[in-house]
Amino acid sequence: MRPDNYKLEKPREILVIYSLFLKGGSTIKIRIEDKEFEAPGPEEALKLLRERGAFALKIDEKVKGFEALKEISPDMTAEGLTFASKEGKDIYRHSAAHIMAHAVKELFPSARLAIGPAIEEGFYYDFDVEKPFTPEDIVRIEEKMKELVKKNSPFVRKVVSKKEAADLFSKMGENYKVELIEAIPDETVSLYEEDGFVDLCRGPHIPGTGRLKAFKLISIAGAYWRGDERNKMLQRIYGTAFADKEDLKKYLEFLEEVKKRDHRRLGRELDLFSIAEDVGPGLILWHPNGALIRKTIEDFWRDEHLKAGYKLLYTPHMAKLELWRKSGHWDFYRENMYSPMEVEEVEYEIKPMNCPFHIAIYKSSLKSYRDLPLRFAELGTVYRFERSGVLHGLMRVRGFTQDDAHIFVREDQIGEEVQKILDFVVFILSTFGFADYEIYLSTRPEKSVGSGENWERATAALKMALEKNDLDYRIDPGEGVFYGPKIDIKIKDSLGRLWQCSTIQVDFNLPERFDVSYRASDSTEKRPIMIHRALMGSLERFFGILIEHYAGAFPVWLAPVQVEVLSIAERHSEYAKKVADGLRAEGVRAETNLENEKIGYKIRVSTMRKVPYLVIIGDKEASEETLSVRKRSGETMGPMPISEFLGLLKNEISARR
RNA sequence: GCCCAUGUAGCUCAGUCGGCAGAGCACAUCCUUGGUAAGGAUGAGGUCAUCGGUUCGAUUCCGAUCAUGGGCUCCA
Repeated sequence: MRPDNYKLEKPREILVIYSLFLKGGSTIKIRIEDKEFEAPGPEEALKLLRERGAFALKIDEKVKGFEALKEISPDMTAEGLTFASKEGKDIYRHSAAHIMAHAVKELFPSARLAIGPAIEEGFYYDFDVEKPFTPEDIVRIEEKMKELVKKNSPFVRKVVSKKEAADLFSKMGENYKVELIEAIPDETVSLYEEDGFVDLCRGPHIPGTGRLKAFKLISIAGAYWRGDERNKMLQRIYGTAFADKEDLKKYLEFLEEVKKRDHRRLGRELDLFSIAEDVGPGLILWHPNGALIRKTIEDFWRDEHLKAGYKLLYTPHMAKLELWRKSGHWDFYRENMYSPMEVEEVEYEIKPMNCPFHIAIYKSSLKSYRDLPLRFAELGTVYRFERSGVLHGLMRVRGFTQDDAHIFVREDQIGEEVQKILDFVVFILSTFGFADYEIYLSTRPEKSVGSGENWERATAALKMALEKNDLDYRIDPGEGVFYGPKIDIKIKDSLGRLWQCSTIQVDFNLPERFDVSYRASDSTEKRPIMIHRALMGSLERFFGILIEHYAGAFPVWLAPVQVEVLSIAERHSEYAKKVADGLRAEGVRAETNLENEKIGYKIRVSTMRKVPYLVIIGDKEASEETLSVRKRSGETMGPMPISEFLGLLKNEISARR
């Protein structure tokens, strides 16, 4: 229990402290959101910081609270942190987490505190409580937080010895805090107190609780202490905080939009796919509409691969377990593989990867250096065991189709080949409207195979390829796969969310394990290097991303129904059918709705199915042999001859719009 | 796998403090032949996720199982 009487030393009048430390006459230089200011004294500096919405400082690349104003000497510039900066956001939200913890302690005195950091979109705090929180509790906690904010109590920092802190927290029964303190390498730790609530914290914090202008508690979830499933499950409350109510509102609207676009919901509404309990979790059933979109994507993918010099393959869904032993997957990957099955006393395994099959095809005949680079590509369906709790619609499944390719190259060809792949990736992804990328180059991890020299050369080749293609990238040190360095590409969808789909991996390992070789120009036998690469990653997942990216409104080239012909009355059925047949004969995916319903109703139904073009057929059109077009956006296009509409459609389809 | 929540018609959801189960949409039939986002009537549709327990009686209470959802890698 928290001792009620424990309080840190009360703040003396803040300004008095500052003026003690600042000699009269010197000015304080402050930068706030790229603007430079000079204040004649600390009072003015503080006033300026407040006015400009700053609530913390950055001095010498270190974030600090306002109390650090006293450390400033005239030759230094302090940066006033506002919500606009990443550091500012983190401080602000971290303070919100503390205020939440305070509220929880008030309402649930026996709750023990774990950690409460700021995260990308908000903050959370983990609590050890006897009973999990209910949604009603969350409302109460939020109300209590509002009270605490209203009090506007100052956050006061105090530095104490580890021992003192440990004693304090063990007296309070805060065993998690004691554990945290023990793990801190420094001699001293800092505590923050506001309105009688003390927490261990590196800080800094906003000056007072009143600075928290807009926040909302979002959800409750279980989370293991220190993220380790062997530890106790704690209760986590997620929340978010913004500089003002307007931004919070926008964020909550964004969450609504995300919900509206949820591919599981749209998948059902548009009849694209389903997951059936009696078939099995994580296994996708593609309905006709979804299958048609997939077919269109696959056709595009195959055509472009052939143009880019790839050879297409098909390989089986299972193979002898021995193959996976040889490839190393059985050793490295077993927990994600299904149990083997016995066939005529030989163990077989359903495939988690396509690579060994491609190697088998490579090895089916002798290869010359003239054959390289040899590009094998396959839409290969693989099965991987995913723990039940992590399955999620199309995004995380147990059976999926990789747009996989394995390219066998000579070492000196890596750079050029990777450049080509990068070009290809950008081409394919931009076709789906993904124009922004984040690219990561992952280098050698601790546990890895291959010589240091190989790694260096391959990493340098990847780097060179990125630079030659003029792509910005970041280095992810030590995040490569054990068998080679890789490039990962994340795409940004129409809501600005990042998804990793493409990956390009250099592999020194498999060619070695399978003794893959080619005959070099000097007639010696050499080992090629393999490049694994996927553009869309998993077709299932990519499809899920596309659904959310387009909000279900697929562009014409992908839309399962491109045109729906709607008749006004039954006497127009004949002509409507003729129009639809004519469009279909030209390869357009056209359907009719000749139902005995009013046109307004038919338009509504088709609009909700997100059909890109509606063709309206009535007396006028039937007599003049024309058609009226209504776009998905609601825009109408006056009567035009079929040929004109067809031309317009075909243009759009061939431009993949 | 773990924590919590949820599971009622094809979909979205109401409901029963334990006594034969409801709405809207979708579907079928009929009326209406209607010009740019919902015309009207009638009807069909459910082992209330599954299995077990308590009870005279369970969709409802209890337990287990399965599935779905939010999280479990953001480190004071």
